[in-house]
Amino acid sequence: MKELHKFAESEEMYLKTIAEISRHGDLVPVTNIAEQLGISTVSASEMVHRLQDRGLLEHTPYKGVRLTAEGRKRAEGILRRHRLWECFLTEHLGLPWKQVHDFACQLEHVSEDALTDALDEHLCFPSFCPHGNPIPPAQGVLEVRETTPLSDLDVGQEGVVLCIREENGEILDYLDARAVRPGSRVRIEEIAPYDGPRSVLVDGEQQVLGREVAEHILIELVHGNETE
Amino acid sequence: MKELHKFAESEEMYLKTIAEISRHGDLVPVTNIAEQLGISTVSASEMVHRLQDRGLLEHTPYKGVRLTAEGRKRAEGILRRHRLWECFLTEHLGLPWKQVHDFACQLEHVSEDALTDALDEHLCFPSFCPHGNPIPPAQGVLEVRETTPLSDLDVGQEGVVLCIREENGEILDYLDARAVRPGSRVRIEEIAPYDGPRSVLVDGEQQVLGREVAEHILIELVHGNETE
DNA sequence: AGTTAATATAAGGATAACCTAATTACGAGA
DNA sequence: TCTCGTAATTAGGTTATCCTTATATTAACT
Repeated sequence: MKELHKFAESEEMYLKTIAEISRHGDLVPVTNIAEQLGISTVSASEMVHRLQDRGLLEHTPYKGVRLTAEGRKRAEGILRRHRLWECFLTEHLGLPWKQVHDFACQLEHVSEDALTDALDEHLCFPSFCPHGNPIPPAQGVLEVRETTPLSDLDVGQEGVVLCIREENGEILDYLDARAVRPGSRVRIEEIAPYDGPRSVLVDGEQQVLGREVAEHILIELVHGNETE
Repeated sequence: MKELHKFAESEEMYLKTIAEISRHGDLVPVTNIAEQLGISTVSASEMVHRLQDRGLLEHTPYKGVRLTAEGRKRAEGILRRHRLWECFLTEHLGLPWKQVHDFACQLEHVSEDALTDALDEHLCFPSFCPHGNPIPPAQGVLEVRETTPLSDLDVGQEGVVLCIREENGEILDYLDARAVRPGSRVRIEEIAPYDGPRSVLVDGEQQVLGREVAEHILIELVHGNETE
């Protein structure tokens, strides 16, 4: 009822987007940000300047953007809220994955600390969201995990699904229906010619996954047997 | 991640505010809306025109504003979301009343139907929010209850608390600490001179409540015994 | 009927985010 | 070294929502 104004929801979107693109702290081209947010590069550039003025990121012209410590902290706060809501929406409300992401995208902007922390407790302090992404802690730094896209594996290699890149939405229910979720054991059985669809053993069940889909499945390699 | 734009959060605030002020479908002066939202009457007036153009309300100059059927439907949708979230925040997250309202104020704008309905189910379809306000049904009309402010009762009269007007926030924890909540049985024992503090029997316990506070407690009269 | 207080409108601005089109700066490879 | 595509910036607009400061209405009360 109180404040009618928006703080900086779009500001949050920028920070979150940058954090998501630069998985390992590398420079993020402004173009990518614009693309990801679906806005013009001019607008993105404008906002990048504003964020730089506020000390949330550093822009190296013609190179890209990097979050400052402060910016990263803010971004992780948003990711934390997003992923906690995702847990809630899946586990407690039983909503389908596809919707969960979109709803969480909105909820992430309206959760103050007290609410977020209460939610965290209510969920028994989960470490990962339903897609397998780690949930940043209330304070402290987010651990970075080494991941490999399933599409990079060769025949015979195997691993455990760590997370699903969530950009799409459609893909989540698709994969869920094929038992591909965080924790699933996968093993490449065959790769069709021209880098085509993979035959994959998912927790013992045979599945076929296209290359594009496989790119969105991030796994942790487990004692690969390259000679198969 | 998708839409960076705001739909019409402020539009929703107007509709909700109007619905809350006009408890019984009477005309709401534009001044009151502006006051409640903390904006100038000019701005409120502008927006009233816009909402009228969209068929959400009707404005009778120098009299006030009344929601159309469509407008009321929209407003009740917002109230529904708000109050469902309040239930969740109190019952499941255990947050104090004071915070609950403010958080719900933000959450109410980001709950699409699928989310709201899932939440409703998760809460086992509650009929009232923690403050005692009725939760509008997914479709259909909100029942209107006849209420009397506790401040209007005379010595000897008694009733049951239906709801607490929630404008303030501070007041909620104050009253909760004195066992004044929806469902409590109250009976006026004494009214100090100059329309002063009331001595009230609340579920058998003696409490003293100032007149201003008593105005915020809405009750349903029960076989009043006017002769004490 | 006439004054006054409340209400409405008009005029002119501010701000945050977006846009397109045109121009300028850079840097990597022929 | 020069050229050319990518990146950045400049200039000029749009929209939604708010503002203040007038000025014009109207309702309501003496």
